[in-house]
Amino acid sequence: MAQHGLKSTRQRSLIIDTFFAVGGHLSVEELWNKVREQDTKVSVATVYRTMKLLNECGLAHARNFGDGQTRYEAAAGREHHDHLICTSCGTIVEFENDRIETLQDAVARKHGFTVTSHKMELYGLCRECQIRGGPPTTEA
Amino acid sequence: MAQHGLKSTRQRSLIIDTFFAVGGHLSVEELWNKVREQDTKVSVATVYRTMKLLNECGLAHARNFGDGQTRYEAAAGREHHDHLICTSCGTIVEFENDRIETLQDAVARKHGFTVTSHKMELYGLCRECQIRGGPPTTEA
DNA sequence: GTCCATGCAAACCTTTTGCATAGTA
DNA sequence: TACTATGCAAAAGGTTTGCATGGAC
Repeated sequence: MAQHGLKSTRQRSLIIDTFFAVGGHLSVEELWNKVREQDTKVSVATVYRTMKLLNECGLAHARNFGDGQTRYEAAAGREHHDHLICTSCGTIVEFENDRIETLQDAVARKHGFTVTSHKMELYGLCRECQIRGGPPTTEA
Repeated sequence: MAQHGLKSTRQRSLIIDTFFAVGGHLSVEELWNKVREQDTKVSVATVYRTMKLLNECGLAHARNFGDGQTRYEAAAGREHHDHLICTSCGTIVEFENDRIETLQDAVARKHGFTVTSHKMELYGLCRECQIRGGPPTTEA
């Protein structure tokens, strides 16, 4: 896991390892909290800086699900995919669909665009929230 | 254009009229600048508050194209649509495609989701930027 | 030893909010 | 009059940055 050309420091390694170990779609604050379980002294600035680097070298993707903070997800060796987001409990499900991608390209071409990337998010209720009629209760 | 049940004030009318007159995908600051051409004294806070109201009563939609600020677009009587965004010159083209929407619903269903809304943005180069190899020059 | 990364705190930017004042119905 | 909207300026929330110090090679 050292194929990224970043200079290695204790904090960076910790941040990067934690990021890939935890997985999912982490906000900087969430990641920072995880990191501090191992080393209380790491500053948020370093987490921001490290994730920005990881994003720039393509190992992480920055996402914006509209809650006002940037979330990062691991990118290495993964297919492109999009997201289903439950507006009740926050669950995020990844999916990919080639037919949609094909149609997107066609639409773009029709408008004279060459698409380099895209973002598609479907918001709604996940199965559980439809059944229980709301987000999971914290008690019980 | 007074069918929205908002109390009418000089500032609100000006903001709302300007918003619909200018059209497009306006950031609060852009809208504020336009508004101040008519009335220098209007505060940003009022623009923020008005646009939030317009959004809540469904007359405007808040969008987030990743440049760190919320943009609003007129919603009244318009079909749902998605966006093509030129990463070079910032041009935004709207489009709609029923086949994609249908596939989105199918994907969601497969994952047990009921979709209430979605967001799809295609990023790339518009025809002009492909031709000229970059954003329009400011001179000439 | 050189140069880059880190920590800290201040700065930034967009958006929100408290409060006294002004305006609307 | 009663109640809401406005302006201002301060506060908030997320993110970035300047600078002196510490660590990697």
